[in-house]
Amino acid sequence: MSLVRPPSFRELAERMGEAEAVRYLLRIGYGTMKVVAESGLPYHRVILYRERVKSLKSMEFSRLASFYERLSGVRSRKAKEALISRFLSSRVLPVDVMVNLLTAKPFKNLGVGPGTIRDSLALASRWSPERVEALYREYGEYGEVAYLILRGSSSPLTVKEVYLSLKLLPRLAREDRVKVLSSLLSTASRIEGKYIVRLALGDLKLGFKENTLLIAASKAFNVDRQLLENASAIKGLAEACRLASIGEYMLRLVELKPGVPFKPMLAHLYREDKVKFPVRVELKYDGSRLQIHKIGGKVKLYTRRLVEKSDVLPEVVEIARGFNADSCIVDCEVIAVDDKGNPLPFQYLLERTLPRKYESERAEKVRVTVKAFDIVYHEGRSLLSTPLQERIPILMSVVPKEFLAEGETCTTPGEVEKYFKDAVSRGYEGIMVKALDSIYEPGRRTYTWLKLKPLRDTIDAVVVKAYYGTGLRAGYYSSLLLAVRDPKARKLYTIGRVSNISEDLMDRLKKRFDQLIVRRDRDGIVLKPEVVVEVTYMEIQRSPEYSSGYALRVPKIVRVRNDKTVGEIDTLDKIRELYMSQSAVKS
DNA sequence: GATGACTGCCC
DNA sequence: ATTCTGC
DNA sequence: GCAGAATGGGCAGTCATC
Repeated sequence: MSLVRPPSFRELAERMGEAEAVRYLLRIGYGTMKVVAESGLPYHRVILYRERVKSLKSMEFSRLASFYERLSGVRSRKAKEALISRFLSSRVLPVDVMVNLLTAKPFKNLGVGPGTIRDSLALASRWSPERVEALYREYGEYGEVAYLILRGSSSPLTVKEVYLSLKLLPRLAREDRVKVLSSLLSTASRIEGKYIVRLALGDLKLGFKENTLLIAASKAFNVDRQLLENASAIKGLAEACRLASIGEYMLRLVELKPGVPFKPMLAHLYREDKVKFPVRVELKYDGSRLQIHKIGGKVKLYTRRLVEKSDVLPEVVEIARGFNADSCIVDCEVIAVDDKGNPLPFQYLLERTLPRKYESERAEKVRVTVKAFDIVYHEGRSLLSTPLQERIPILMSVVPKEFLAEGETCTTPGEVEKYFKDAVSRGYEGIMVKALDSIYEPGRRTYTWLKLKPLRDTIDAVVVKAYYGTGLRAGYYSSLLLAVRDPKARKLYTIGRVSNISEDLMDRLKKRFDQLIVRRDRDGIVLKPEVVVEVTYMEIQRSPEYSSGYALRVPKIVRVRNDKTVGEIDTLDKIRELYMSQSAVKS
């Protein structure tokens, strides 16, 4: 046996290429970290090679990053459209990849959030996580933080390298996610780092979203916008754009098909001047949107965000099996009910619709049923362009009555008003008002569907804390913690936070807050309880999060009560009463 | 084994 | 989910 | 009026840590 100096990584890489050299070392028993040390390659690249990625050659990531910079630099949407359109026409990358790189959509479920980014930036910059987080609070956005604290390297990253590294993250343990991200960030220039962070968080902050991209693509490929929009709702934007780049005829071939989820149509808030009679009015149920697809004996269920729920809601699958059609797509609301079939509060429903797997115990505790209100596909035929008045009879012939949303036709404002009052008095969330001649437009929010909700009671509460905002509102207050009083205990109890406060109002409030600061902590200022606001809400929920034991669902400020003092705000007892009166109506 | 941070997804 | 804001 | 940005409550599930 002779002692031979083992070949260096350089020698190996020259002989068999970087990827093979890495895999060779792994094969002969080197650990990942040892390969990193031996090869001098960044961690993420070793991981990619380990995962059998052959080549990382593609466009330089720095070019993409400067394109992002140009996009975020121009203000007007028209200008953004033009830039995007030119980018798409250039075909420097496959069209669907370009679209994905502009929406960041494929990077939305990486298991990466602010916490992971904070730790990755800390590791890459050798700052402490606390200091990184402090910068985040100051600047409001982690992309900017990356730009500030990364030292910047000039070793060339490719688009493919970044893309694949990010897509790899969900399969790694959290610790390794941080290592891969930090490796990318250490290899990147500061500008690149900014966009790697934003891609990983699934939000590029370029000042445009899917709709602008869609318009740009329709120009770039010279296709009809409606056609592209339709195809996008069914196939997703990236695929629709790829088809558009082949030719408009490809878009015409895209049709609704049971088993393939599409983005549901949405409603605007009710506005009197938007009502076009005759209308169909329906009860609005407080549940979750659910799309039921039936293809022979097979049933598929999808949520509003197209998450498949077929395995989690077997009762609904059973209900769909009973539909009087071989193939259909039915749009409905899934709601939680007690054992007598009476609606339960929304909170209970979450225990059934959020889990990813079925558990019979939960199913027994919270039962569900559906209320169907539309049908968009029936026995091999798409009903998208069939008017609502013709869809309703088909729906009624397919779905048994107990699973149909209650509704009727109205021809005058008076009838709508009456229907609404009745629905509210029966404890429903409100009503839907839909133009009878409206077609079903997937993925769009249109004024042909309107939702009308009652004004709820209001509560006078006191502001006990103001929280710092993020993004554009970094360094300013953005939401307020509210409390009610208990006269017996002479104490205040928190009931939730409100946001959506206009700059104007916040400016005025800030002047008063500045006089009332008790102390500052990391996420805001604690206040002497003096400022009284009147808030409304959609519902009062039980909550372990707030000291009152209750929380407001969808709270909003009605007005500031300068005429009231803390001693005059509403009491915990009143909250309890309001809560009880809600549940009484429901059961 | 309990607890808490973090993420994703319902509204 | 809602609300505010710039275009 | 549209599109975008920023914000609310709450539950499940995963993973790290105590």
